[in-house]
Amino acid sequence: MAIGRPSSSSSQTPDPGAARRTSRARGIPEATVARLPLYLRALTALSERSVPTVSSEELAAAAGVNSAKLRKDFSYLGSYGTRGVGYDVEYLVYQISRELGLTQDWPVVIVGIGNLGHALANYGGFASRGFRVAALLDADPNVVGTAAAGLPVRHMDELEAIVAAQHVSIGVITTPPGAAQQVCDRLVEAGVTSILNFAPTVLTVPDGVDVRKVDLSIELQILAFHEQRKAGDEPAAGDSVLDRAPGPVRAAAAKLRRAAGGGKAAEQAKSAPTGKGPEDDLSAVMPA
Amino acid sequence: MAIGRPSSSSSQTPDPGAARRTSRARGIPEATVARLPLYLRALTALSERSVPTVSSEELAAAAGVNSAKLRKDFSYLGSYGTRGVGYDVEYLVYQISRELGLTQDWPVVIVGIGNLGHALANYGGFASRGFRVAALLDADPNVVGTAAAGLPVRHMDELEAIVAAQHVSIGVITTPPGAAQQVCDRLVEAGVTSILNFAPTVLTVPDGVDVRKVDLSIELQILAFHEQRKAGDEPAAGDSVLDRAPGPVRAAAAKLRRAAGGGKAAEQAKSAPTGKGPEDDLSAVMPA
DNA sequence: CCATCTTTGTGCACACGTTCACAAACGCAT
DNA sequence: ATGCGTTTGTGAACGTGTGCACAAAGATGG
Repeated sequence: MAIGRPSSSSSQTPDPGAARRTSRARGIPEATVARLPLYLRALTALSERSVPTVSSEELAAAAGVNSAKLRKDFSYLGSYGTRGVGYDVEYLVYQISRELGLTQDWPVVIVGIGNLGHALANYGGFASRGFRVAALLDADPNVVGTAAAGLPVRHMDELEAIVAAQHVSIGVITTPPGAAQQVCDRLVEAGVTSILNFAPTVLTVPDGVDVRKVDLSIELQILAFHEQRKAGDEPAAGDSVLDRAPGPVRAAAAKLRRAAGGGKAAEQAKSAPTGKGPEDDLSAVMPA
Repeated sequence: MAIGRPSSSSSQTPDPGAARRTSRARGIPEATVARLPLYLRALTALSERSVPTVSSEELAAAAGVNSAKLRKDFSYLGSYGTRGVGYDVEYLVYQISRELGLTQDWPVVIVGIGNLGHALANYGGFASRGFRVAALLDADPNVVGTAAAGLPVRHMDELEAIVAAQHVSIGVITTPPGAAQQVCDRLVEAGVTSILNFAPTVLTVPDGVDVRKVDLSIELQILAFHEQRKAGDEPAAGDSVLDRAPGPVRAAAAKLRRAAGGGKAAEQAKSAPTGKGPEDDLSAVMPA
């Protein structure tokens, strides 16, 4: 089985209109942009094995997509294939890299050096694609001064200077959720215009700033949903015949629920997981 | 500015048909499922502040979506609101939790205890939503026996026994990409039917197994794309007037490229990033 | 009981994304 | 040159997702 939508955990502000205006300016659909990195990865693997050309069918298989989709995606970039032959691997690697902006150097700051920050600092995938960790930052004095991935952790107060000096335009937030918005504001103020947010919080940013979100727990919840379906479970026994009934019956039920302060169903929900506050999600991970 | 599609980094097999068959079985669109965790997070926050009811407008703002979309999403679950009033927070928390399958306990194994594995093991967001780390596993003898997040790291060989004993149906892969498929096969063999993959690899799984993918570097690449656009850069100078030209001109250009083994463009691409192999992405992160 | 105000639930139109299917383009052998 | 097999590039059909805008439903006050 394969779960649906090729997409799901990122881009916190779902405004396709805005996206369209931005990226379709020269015509590349957002969905295509999201797949380009996949193709690029598959292509680089082929390139290392010195494969000279590849057909849309083969490449699609390697990238885990359908070949028609791949061809259409490439058609937005231009006509880079040769009919009867396929695509020149090296050439395509270059074209996609260029389109994604990976032929230039992108300095990146990572804010919040807990376990996740560490993992990202060490993440080879960054360095190998034009991204360079300009600095690791944290607010916790106990963390500042330690080293991660060969780089010293510096104090948040240096942020503005670092961003200015190295022309950093991309920031990664791996702080606890409570600190995220504050850090975000400061990044934006300092001049960062693209933010990758790992904290489970909705960030508010001014126009002109892009935010993408990666939420570790959302993915797991989506899996749980499908897993539940597989088990054949109707979502649960529940008290819910009323809920699907139309008309006055439902109204009465709603009234009852409110009167009872949520009813027994709600209490059941409250006691179900650990009693811990769910918005503290990352606090265990990030010291600062 | 807000980047488009609310979605983008997960679900490695983009087969909406299959997804539809699975989740629309009782009518909930995949896009809606992906947003339910967002609503749930916002609602739990309200619940902690003891807010009794919330309007679609308020909740939508808190979750970072449009209110019409939110109402439509909820309408797939049933009619849980009260006109003129809004939604009962506690009741909605329960309904969404139930729909997502979070009212039951989901034991999870994490395979590959490097930095990322550590981060996930410590991730409060798991435990607080019905997920329980059943075991941490690694193949590296140096890692086995150490502790992470209060749990001992056990050897891969115990996998089958653990999965069977604790009825684990969800596995998380945080190994280097080279080991991912092998680990995946073993998880599936042991009985795991949902996999969350952090390794930058396309996993092949039999029917009936769900895979979702979280790719840290893809998100960054998408940001770079938009950042490049903001800079007003046409993707690069390039050699590319030919590429958009139709007809025989293009054909000739393609021929030339192939003859030259990729041409100067390709070499430029090859030397652009660090010379490191891109599929080793996670090797620095994960010891095993 | 009626009038008024608020907010939900949803029909509808449109935009976006995916897939099919096929003609045009190319390499290659004869 | 010509014909054959292969593979691209894309027009068109379809399905999904989004957002508007409004009627229906309930709350509230007189």
